[in-house]
Amino acid sequence: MKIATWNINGVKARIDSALTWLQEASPDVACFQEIKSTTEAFPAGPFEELGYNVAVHGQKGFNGVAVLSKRPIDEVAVKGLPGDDGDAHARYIEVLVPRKDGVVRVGNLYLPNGNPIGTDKFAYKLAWMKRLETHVRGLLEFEEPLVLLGDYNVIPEPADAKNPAAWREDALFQPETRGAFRALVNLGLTDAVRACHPGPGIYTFWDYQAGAWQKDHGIRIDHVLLSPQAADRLQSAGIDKHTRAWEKPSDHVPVWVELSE
DNA sequence: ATGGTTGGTAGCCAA
Repeated sequence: MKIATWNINGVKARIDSALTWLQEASPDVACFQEIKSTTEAFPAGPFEELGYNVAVHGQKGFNGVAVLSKRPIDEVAVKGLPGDDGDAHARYIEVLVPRKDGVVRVGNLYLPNGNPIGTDKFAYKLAWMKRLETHVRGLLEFEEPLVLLGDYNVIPEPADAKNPAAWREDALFQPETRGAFRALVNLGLTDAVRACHPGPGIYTFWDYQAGAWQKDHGIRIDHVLLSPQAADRLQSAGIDKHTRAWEKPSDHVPVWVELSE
């Protein structure tokens, strides 16, 4: 089964692109971030017409995540990252989807950007990553296929940026950020795109500004992490780079994995 | 070092 993630940067602005991509890529499960829509205002109808079931955790104006699944969504297990009742940001939704002889758990996340460094935004990012680690630690005890994917807003290694020096002062590339990501992976998760494409030069984001796309000044910040039971089923992973050249593109492109049943 | 662009919203904020 094919499971994908895409930060679409506004569902209203990207509805046509999202529908076009769903038709050509045909993922079984598609996870969107930055829908920038309330749950009520999310345009589920056009996606349902393509055969998708829809689960949304939205918010007015910013953030917001949604899961689309061709298979029935057995359960929406979590809306909002656990660990801080005072955090109202809509950045996490977790669902259970059926597969042969069991389920796959899909955690769709939009990790805080954290810029600028040295502010409460950066502290929020690091605290959010700690909460994520705690939550995932619990999920791994289920010993089931878990796909934890989305916009991590983390550049894991220098090879994940065309020009690493340009990100030196950026929250996405701070030692603390990279360390928190490593701690998460070191719980026993597999970075699917890294596993399938070990070389440099694979990017998932190109800024709208300063001709980043034209110069291929990209970074790899959207990731698909797999539990051991999911990694055992990993067949392939990839990035739909061509969507960045579309008219009115998102600044991110879709990332996907193919898992055997 | 700086400035550059987009989306959502309604005056700038977030990215």
